[in-house]
Amino acid sequence: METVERLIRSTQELLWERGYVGTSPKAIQRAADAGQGSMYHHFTGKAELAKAAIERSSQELKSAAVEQFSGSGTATEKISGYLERERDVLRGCRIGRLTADPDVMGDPELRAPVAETFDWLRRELAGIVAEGKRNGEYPDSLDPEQTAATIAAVLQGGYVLARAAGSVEPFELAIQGLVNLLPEATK
Amino acid sequence: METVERLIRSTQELLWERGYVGTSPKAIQRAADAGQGSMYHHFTGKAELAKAAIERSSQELKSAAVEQFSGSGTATEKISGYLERERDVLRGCRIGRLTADPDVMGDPELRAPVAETFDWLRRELAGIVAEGKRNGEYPDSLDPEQTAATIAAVLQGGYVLARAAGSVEPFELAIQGLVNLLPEATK
DNA sequence: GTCTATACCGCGATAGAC
DNA sequence: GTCTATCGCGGTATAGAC
Repeated sequence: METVERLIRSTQELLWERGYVGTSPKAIQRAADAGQGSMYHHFTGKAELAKAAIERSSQELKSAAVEQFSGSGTATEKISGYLERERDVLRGCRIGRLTADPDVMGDPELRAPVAETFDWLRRELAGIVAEGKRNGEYPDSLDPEQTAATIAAVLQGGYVLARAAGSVEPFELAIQGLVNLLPEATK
Repeated sequence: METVERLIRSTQELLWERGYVGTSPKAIQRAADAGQGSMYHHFTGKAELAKAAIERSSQELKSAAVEQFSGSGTATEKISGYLERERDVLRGCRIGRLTADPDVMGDPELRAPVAETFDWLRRELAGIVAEGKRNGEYPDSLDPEQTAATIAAVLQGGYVLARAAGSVEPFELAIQGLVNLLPEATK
C-alpha cells in the first residue's frame, strides 16, 4: 500500500481510539511505518492529515449506511436492520467520538465533515420515516425529523453506555428498546 | 473557597471541556489559582485529582436526577421532565464525555465512577418504567431495562448530535421524538 | 501549606542532506 | 520521496527552601 494511504488509515485508527488531542504525529508515523520526513512531505501537518482521515471515515460511514438503507423492505425493517447490523460497539463511532474533542470542534476544517455526516444521516433516516408514513406503515402523527434524530441519538448514546459499562449489553438494550417503541413493531 | 475545593472544581470544568488527555496539571493550577507545590501537596498527581473530580461530577449528576425523579406524577411525566429539564446541551455530559478518553477507561480507578453512574441511572429509569407498568400507564409488553437504556442513550446521543451540529436543535428533536414514541404519550 | 528550581520527556514542526 | 538533526515548548513530576 502507498505511504499516503497508510498514513490516512493509521490516522483514522488513532483518531478513533485516542481522539485528536491524544494522537501525535510520531504515533501516526509509527503506525503507518513512515518516517517523519515522509509524513511532512505528503501533508502540511497533523491537522491536514486528520482532515483527510475524518473525511475518509465519513465516506465509509455513509457507504455502510447506504447499503442498509437501499435494500427493499418496510421502513421498520430498514431502520432495525441499520440499528442491528454488526458493529464494533465497544470502539464506538469514529465520527461521533470527535464531537468530544475541542480541537476538532474548534477548527472549521475538521468540524465540517463531522457536522455534515450527521446532517446527512438524519436526512436519510427522516426520508425513510416519511416513506413509512406514505405507505401507511406509520401514523400521520409521527414526525420524521424528530424520529430520525431519536434513532441517530440512540445509536450514539448506545455506544457511550456500552463503553461506560465495558459491555455491549446496554447498547443492545437501548437498540431493542427503541425498535420496540417504533409504531407497529409488534404487529 | 479552600484550595482543595478550587482544585477539584477547576478539574471538573477542564475534564468536561477538554477531557483527561487534554487537561494538564498546569492548566488546572491556573484555573484554580493554585501553585504547583500546592497542587502536589494535596494530590499525588493528575490521576488522583481527576478521580476526585469525576466522583464529584457523578454525585452532582445523580442529585440532579433524583430531584427530577422523586416528585409526583406519572412515569411519562417524570421521564419527560428529566429529559426536558434545562441542560447545557452544547457542553454535553460531564460523565459521558469521559467514555471517549482511553486514559480514563484504561484506569480502573477513573473508570469505576463512570460505569457506576450510568448503571445507577439506568436502574433508576427502569424503576420508573416498571412503576408505570404497575400503574397501568404502560403496557405489559414494555421492557423496563430496554426502555431505560433507550432513554439514557437518547440523552447521551442527543448531546453528540447537538455538538456536531453546533446547535441544540438535534438534541431537542431527539428528545421530543422519544417522548412522542412513549406509550400513551398522545392520550 | 505554598513557593521556586530543576529534570526529563514527548509534542509538533522545520531544515537540509541524500 | 525519505532520512536525520535540531528546535522551542509544554507536560508531568520531584526536591528542597520558606
